[in-house]
Amino acid sequence: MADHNNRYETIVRKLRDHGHKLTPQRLAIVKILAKSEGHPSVENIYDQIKIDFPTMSLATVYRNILLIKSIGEVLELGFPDGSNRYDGNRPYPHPHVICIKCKKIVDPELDSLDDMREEVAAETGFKILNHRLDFFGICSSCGANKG
Amino acid sequence: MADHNNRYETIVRKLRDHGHKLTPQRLAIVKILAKSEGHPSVENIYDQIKIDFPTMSLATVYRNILLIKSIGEVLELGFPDGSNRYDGNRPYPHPHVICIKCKKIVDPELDSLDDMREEVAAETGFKILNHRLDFFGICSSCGANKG
DNA sequence: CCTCAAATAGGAATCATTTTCATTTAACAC
DNA sequence: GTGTTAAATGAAAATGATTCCTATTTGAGG
Repeated sequence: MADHNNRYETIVRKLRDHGHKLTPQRLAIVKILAKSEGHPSVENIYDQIKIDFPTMSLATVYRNILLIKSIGEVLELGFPDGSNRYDGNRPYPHPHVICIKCKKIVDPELDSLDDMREEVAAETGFKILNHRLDFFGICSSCGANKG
Repeated sequence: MADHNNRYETIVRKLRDHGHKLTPQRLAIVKILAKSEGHPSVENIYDQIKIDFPTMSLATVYRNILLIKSIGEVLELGFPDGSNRYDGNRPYPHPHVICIKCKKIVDPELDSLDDMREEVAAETGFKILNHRLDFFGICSSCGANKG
């Protein structure tokens, strides 16, 4: 997708504008976040970068993700079991569909959420700032290979 | 609410039916889960029970919550930051509204989720088994006392 | 090329949760 | 009531993802 180059440039520009150095390790992380179709985990990112930077530290991956989160350019999908997945293409809240077998994460198209947000705000008196919607299930390929 | 006694009885019966012992510590945990209006954390539960059982171990709280989860009688709301909250009154998936200041958790009334579930299933080919919907914001009392 | 604040690597620290294991106890039979 | 036994408990150690620490390295501007 051509959008991925745009995402890469957008994130790099924003990092520069905020006065952050563009280290090779940092750019490699941005590249993975921007280009990945899937929703990589920290370990995924770490393993991919280790190919080119064998001395890369896990701490560097964590620090950079934190930084990129702080400038609003990556969406963190943290799960209670400790697994974290990242979306550098759509860094704003949106629904996800997660296969509990193969851990694949898909972005469905849904737009009725905005109405729901207003409904909730009106009913509870909260000022809603954010949300998170995940559906869990079995994807079609995992459903096909049942034992 | 009268429902709380029913919840307590339901959970205790289910524990017995599954062949689990009814220890005083276990029953105390069930009572808190069944009676709490809020959504207590493990620490909340631990602190409450310590009043009556000073030797109570945190591990026992964790073990029993795990057990009660396994028989489907408590809903665990785990958060990526490691905080966990429990709902023993409605142990099935339902939306939550969470105040990011005081950490209060409220159950809004929403019913358009079922449609969404079917829409997602049709679009992605997933067999949807479960979901999680959280809205994050500022509750009315926290919004009123702003600095 | 110099300078220096920022970034990195690697290992130690953290902290919620789980596991281990010796001791206690609920449940059941008699 | 007493005995038996598997399950449950308490306390401490283990776990594991993430963060912190510190000495060393490096990007970027002059």
